[in-house]
Amino acid sequence: MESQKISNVSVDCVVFGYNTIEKNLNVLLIKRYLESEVGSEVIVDDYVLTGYHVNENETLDDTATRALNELTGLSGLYKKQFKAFGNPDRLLNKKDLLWIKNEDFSTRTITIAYYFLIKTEDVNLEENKYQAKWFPVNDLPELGFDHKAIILEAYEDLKEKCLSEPIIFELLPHKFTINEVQDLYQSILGIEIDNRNFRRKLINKKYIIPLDEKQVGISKKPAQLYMFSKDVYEKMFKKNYLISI
Amino acid sequence: MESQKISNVSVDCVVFGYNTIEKNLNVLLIKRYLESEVGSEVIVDDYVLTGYHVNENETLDDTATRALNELTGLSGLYKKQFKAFGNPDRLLNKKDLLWIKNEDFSTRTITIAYYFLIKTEDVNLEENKYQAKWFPVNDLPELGFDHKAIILEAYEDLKEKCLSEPIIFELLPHKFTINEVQDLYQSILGIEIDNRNFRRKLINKKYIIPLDEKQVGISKKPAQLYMFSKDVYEKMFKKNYLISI
DNA sequence: TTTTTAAACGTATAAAGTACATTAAATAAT
DNA sequence: ATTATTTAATGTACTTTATACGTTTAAAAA
Repeated sequence: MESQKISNVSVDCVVFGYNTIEKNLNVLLIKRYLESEVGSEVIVDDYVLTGYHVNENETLDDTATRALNELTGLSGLYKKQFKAFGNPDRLLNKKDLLWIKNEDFSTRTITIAYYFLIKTEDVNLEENKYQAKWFPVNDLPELGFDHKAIILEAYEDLKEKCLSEPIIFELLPHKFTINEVQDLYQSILGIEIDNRNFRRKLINKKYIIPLDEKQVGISKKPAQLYMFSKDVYEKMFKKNYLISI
Repeated sequence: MESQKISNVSVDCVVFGYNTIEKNLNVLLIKRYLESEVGSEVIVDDYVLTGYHVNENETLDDTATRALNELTGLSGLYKKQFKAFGNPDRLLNKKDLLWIKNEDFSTRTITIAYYFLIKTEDVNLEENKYQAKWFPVNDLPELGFDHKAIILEAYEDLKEKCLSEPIIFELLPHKFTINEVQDLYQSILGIEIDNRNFRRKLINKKYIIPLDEKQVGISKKPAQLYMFSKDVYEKMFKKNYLISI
């Protein structure tokens, strides 16, 4: 049983992926390509976020989960609904109008935007049917619709969020080194952090658990591996009401 | 020229109002009342948030602004879009279905929720055409649709937000005392704050400006009045990247 | 002038943040 | 086997911010 889609409400997904090797934060985008029927002129050649129109019988969260699963095959990932975009002109660029002609949805579509956090190594893009590709968040390609603005707002929200909640670990492998966490914070926030202070701060957290393991296959001094215990984190979590204005 | 409304996308507004006299945080709600045509049985008798369906040519922000202006006559207030609600069953309670029968909008409406911050003293509710009324956020009446959940999420967001941004002053008169600010924080957060520490903290902020004025018409020692300078605040604002996980 | 009420204030201690340079451990190269 | 290279790991002094806590002061009312 195929569910009817709501033609003017969609969900768009900003998929953030961190590459531990290259130490950079990326966004997963899909290819948009269109040639004119005569003359084979290239009309549209850019990238967009993945997204779907919401089905009649579906929650917004479900639509987001479905979109991500279609794109990556993954599920159970961290996701956050961060903003709705609904300007009347958000799909009215010339290029977008040409693109939409081939699709069946309203030019007055309101989209609910989510972001997801994953490790680039967890998704296999070979033979991806959408020609999905990772792009560094600080070096995005040409984007369709208002998707550039959506990505930038997602990124701002992520920067905020990672300062107050331990979502950073969603972007790292299960076992990580302290320096990897530091590199990740530095990538996301675009700042330099003092290693000694950062290290001490992290190691003192009870939910950062040292393992009986070190890095392997590394040609320098291998670093100690740690894991994040969500369990411990949640047990010891106490809301603090520190006013910092 | 009347603009066409989008029948399945609305904006709902959680209007927070602080009453400096009673020292409590309130939500502005409008009356919903319906009798059966025969027998005059009361079918619906509760409260809901104010909201409108989005017009074809209108941004979401504009819809919110319009809704608030219709309700209170005010404009230029602090507002924040905080979440979209779109569960398929969000308008399907028995009562709500009866209500909707009289209106022309879809039972599968996605709503973009905003909250506003105002001072209760700034809005005159006498002869309000929607029979709008203030209710303490901790003592809400029976609510229609999913509006209880919307209010609670707005409140959570407000609690967060007031810890990191100086939005608290949107809820206070232009001239205020330090104790009024403290009372407001205590109301919103539901905590007790040490007056001496709080006072020192606030007075040391450059953007909390002491006036050459004291309270008048008070039968006890009148307190020093202060104002908040958004200008100074923004000039001295420097993002801090303190990681508190 | 005394009483009542709320405003205003200061100090000592603890916790957290910041700045900064050297040693230790591992592999690779000779 | 020794040395060189590279990255991981560590400690201390100082500054800033948070926390705990009781008394004095100013004004109007009685």
